[in-house]
Amino acid sequence: MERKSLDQRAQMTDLERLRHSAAHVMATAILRLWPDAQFAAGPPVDDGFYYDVDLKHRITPEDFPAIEAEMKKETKANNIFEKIVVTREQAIKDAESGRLGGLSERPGNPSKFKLGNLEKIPAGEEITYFKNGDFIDLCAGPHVMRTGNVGAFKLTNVASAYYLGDEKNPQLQRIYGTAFKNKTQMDEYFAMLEEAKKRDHRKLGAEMGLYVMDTEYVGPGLPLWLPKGTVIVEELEKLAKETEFAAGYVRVKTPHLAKEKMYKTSGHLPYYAESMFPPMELIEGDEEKRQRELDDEYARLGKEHGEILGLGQKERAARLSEIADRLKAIGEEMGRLGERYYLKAMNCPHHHRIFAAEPRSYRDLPLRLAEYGCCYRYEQSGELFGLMRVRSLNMNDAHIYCTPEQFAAEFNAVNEMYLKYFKIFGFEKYQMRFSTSAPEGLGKKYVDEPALWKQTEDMVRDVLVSSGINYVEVANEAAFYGPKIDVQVWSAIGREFTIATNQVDFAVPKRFGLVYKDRDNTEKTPLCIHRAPLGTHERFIGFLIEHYAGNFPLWLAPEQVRVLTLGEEEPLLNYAKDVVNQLRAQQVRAEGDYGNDPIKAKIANAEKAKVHTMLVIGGRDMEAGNVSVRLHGKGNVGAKPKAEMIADILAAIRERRA
RNA sequence: GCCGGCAUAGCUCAAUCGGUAGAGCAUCUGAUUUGUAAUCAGAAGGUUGUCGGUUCAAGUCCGACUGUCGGCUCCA
Repeated sequence: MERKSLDQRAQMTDLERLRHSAAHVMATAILRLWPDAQFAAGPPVDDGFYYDVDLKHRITPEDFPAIEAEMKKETKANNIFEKIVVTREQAIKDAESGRLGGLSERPGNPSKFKLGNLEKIPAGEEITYFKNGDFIDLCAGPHVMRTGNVGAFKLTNVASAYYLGDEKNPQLQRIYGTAFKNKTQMDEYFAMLEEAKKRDHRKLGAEMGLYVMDTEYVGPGLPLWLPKGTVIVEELEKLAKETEFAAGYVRVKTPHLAKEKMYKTSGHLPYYAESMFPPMELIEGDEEKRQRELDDEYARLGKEHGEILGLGQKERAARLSEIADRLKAIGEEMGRLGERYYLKAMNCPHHHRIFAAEPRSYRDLPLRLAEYGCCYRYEQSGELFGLMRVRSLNMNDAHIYCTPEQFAAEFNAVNEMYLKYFKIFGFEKYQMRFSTSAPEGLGKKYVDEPALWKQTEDMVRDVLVSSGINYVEVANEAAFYGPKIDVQVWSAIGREFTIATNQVDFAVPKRFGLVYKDRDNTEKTPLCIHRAPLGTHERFIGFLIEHYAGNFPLWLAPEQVRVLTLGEEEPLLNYAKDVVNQLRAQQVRAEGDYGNDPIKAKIANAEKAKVHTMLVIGGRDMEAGNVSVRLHGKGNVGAKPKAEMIADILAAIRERRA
């Protein structure tokens, strides 16, 4: 984790100070129970705080009451958070004696993480301790005045975390808690959390019968869309197809797999092989062994090639062409041995090949190829998360090939498409994040094209500024092939996700040798915009479930209308069935509940299923040519002539009313 | 992938110290004929995630695996 700057610290809110102080109080408590505990970092986070601790005893939630009791003693004591300025020499001495992050000196148990933290404090910056009671911690603050200011707290969770967030470092125990000024606020927070849990798409998705994960027969992270979920999938596709058609896109369809050569050309192999499903091999016997040898050599040379390019070593150009020749020869030999097919992890290479399928003129650009393409990514098992992070994903994908002159207008049009969608769905809490490169990453993390980076980043920034979109700029987060804009949203339980993305690519079309013939009769490489405003069905619908808490607007609702009858007389049933048939004839998803349950039970069932519109039909409705309308969550809204109600429903669906 | 928790009927959950696996909802059958959130009765539903171990005896204790949950790492 990055160290907070002094500026950032000065800007900490009162609640953050309080929670940071709560972390010190917790450390104090843990030390009273386990004096040899070593602490690393203990910052405030969005909904509380944590402290990373290295301790032989494995802390479990069963230990929480004891820790909380000690914390209570510390807040009752109402000790002052005393700031102490020390010299670096003194701090190192105290860390070595085990005094830092301790209640006393601990011979033979130096404050190893605090020593590490000390090293990260730049020379010249003031080194400070904060002391409450016997507990002294290396800390830049700020804190509340006294431990008693931490009015209400609760430990919530224990997890593990790598020291400094690096996989290679030892794992520490991360104890999470939350703290508030008083108990009332804390109670409100936990009540809100309970509400949020009810919105969790995994819970609602199962209850509403939208999707299942058949981990036994299909596999983890491979959702099966049930009929009701498929309705939402198809409504979203309809929206995308209409919107994209109007915006001048053309649709394509591509297979779910491709030969190895595709991903060697795109640059995804061998470097990203581990996030792809292993290949299907159409190779036999001895040839397989030879294939492995060639693989190894290919990987080795590929790496060397990348290094030479990255370092910009012009003097090694001869070696480069040697490598290129050898790579070509390997490719040819592999072709003779047999083939390997990979499931696609992205659609761009297939689209690039469609671009390459015909000679292109500047007159053909911009060419906007759209596809709801199904991709497969072998996400790490620990990363799978309901619909939000899966291994098979249907992307609202499109690639726009354009000239540099066309770029600004195209990029802007894509952004406007985002905003149009977000308005339809009523998204309010989202963040547009503009990710740029960093000079030190050129040739390593990013393709080594400083001029193109500057050019495209300026173009994107200009579009953002001139269109007045609210965004934040993050350096050193770009894709390896160009700058991008991600749209971040937060799930019901507060996890952050990229819901949509808009990326510039000035590198991969070149690798595929894509060109168009320009006005001046020269061949030029097009710019490519990758965009997915509706992200993937999986993540987008996962998010929509939580956004609407399962109460979808009429146009998206899996079951739009349910007709509930009062009584079983033949004429009444005919009248009710006629309403359902008229609606279905107009493509409205209407069902009938003609059974003999009491109306209260039928209503309870329909409400529980979150049916958008319920039409109650009894004898008096039939006689008047009416239907009695009840809206999910809103209750009875009264009787209406049948024809009028049907017209209303059709209009609301057509307009995709919220 | 790493650390830890969890896994009982379709769902939500019980089952005392290791001693014959139960309930509500949903499902099915029958009765009930109803005006805005649940009519009554009966039936059916299980190799307690899988495999192995300890024991006279395992849902319960131990181990491995799989899945899942919470984090970490990762996310072109």
